[in-house]
Amino acid sequence: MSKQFNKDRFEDEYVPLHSGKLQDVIGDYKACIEYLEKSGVVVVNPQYIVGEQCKGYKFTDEYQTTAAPFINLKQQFRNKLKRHEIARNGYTEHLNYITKWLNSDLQLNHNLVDEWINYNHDVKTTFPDLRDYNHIKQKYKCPEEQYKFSKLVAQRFKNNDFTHGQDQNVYRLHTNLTNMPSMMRNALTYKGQPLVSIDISNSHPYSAILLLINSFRLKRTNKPKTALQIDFGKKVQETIASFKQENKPSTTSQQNLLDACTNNSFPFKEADNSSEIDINSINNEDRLNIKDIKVKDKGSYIMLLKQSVSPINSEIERYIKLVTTGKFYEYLMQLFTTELGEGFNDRTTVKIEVLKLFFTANGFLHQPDAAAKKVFKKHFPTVYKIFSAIKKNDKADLPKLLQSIESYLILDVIAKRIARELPHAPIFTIHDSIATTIEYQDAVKKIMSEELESKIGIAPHLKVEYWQESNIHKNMQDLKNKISNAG
DNA sequence: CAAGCGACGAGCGAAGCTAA
DNA sequence: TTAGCTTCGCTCGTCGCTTG
Repeated sequence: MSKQFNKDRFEDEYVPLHSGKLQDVIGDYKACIEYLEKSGVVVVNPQYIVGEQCKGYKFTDEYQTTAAPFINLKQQFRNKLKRHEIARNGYTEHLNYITKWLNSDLQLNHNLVDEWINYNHDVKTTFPDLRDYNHIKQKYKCPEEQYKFSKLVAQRFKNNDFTHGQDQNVYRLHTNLTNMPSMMRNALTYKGQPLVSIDISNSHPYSAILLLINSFRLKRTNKPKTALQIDFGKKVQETIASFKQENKPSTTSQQNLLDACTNNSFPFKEADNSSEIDINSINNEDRLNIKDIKVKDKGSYIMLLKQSVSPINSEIERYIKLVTTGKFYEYLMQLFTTELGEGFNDRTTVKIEVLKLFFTANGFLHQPDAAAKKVFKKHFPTVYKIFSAIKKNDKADLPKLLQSIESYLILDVIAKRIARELPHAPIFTIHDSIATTIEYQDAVKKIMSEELESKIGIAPHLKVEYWQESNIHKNMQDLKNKISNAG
């Protein structure tokens, strides 16, 4: 039964269709299926298990041909299909300059992808030790499920079934590319051209720089013409307000709050290595104002930190340097290894620890699992203090803030400028990265670097990744080597 | 006037996956 | 840890209709 999706049987396999979903689209679907079956168009596999498996369908040999488009649809049915499409795609009209590139020119090498999917499935079912691991659930991933998921993603490309929606919480744009297994992206081409993606190295720690120097520089400039209400500035303000209220619970009017938010930034208080930094320091009047930072001058940023406040800034300066040179993980790996031992001498472990650092509640600090977080706190006390202040009321505030910043910069600032200046450059955003064709690689990279420097204050480290089929072959070869090594 | 029924949509929880 | 996505099976309430 685990071989339900075995590749040998795939050719003549029944396609499972959930009756409830069919019913959503066609009311009396049962009559339709019966008709199709009687006319010899489809064959139904009537076997289904309540609560587990739905009925399967396939075309008869005679009708197993290429699809022809429908033309004579009733208007009502057409409207209904349209409603379904809108429900799937959400409000993305205002992001048309990105979503328009999701079209039939974006092609997937299906032969190669199928080979990769099948090979992975076979290897990982035969050799359980080679399965992928889910660190959060602390268990191995199920090859059967991964197979199904990958097949689905590929099938949607085959059908040119492109969907896109912007989530209303952190404003990320979800497309066929964002939830595609990253290895499969190597088989993508646009009009036959290979693609290249430009990623912001450690993007969460990078966008957090904004919070370390000033939370309020970002403002939405485009008017909310569409039904989508994006108020990025408000998001930031609400979060800041949530921990400001503690100090001034009495009469903080909305306007005062707004003024405070637009004028103030986080303070740089002198670090006290023995005691906690007081939460009141957030409201310290002696603070650095973003207006004082001359972002035009590339060299001035670090300088300014040194000038304006005390030795403590060396800590924030160190953080910023590490993040913007792409050395953050390497540094932490070394730090954790020195303080905690060899268990942290591994990049993925460090990555997970960084995720914990950013996203866990403040209470998560004294148990053994939080050892690395504690080390970070010791070496970056001010950075830690600011993060924990934001997480004080709700630990989700920091990730929300950072992801909102990310989305805003990528979608509204960078992609928009690319669309304006390079109207023929195909672009595909994947949360913290932008993919384009080789032709536009340098120009896109330049725009990303410039815009990020202008908005955050310092340019990030940008990582260039070529999507090429050889990566998939290499991945399969690596698996082969692992098998032969294991014996 | 209720009761019943099919259609249908919303919403839930569970599983899987992705990104960070 | 966070934020999403899909799929499936399920419950529940509403609507419009028919039936008793």
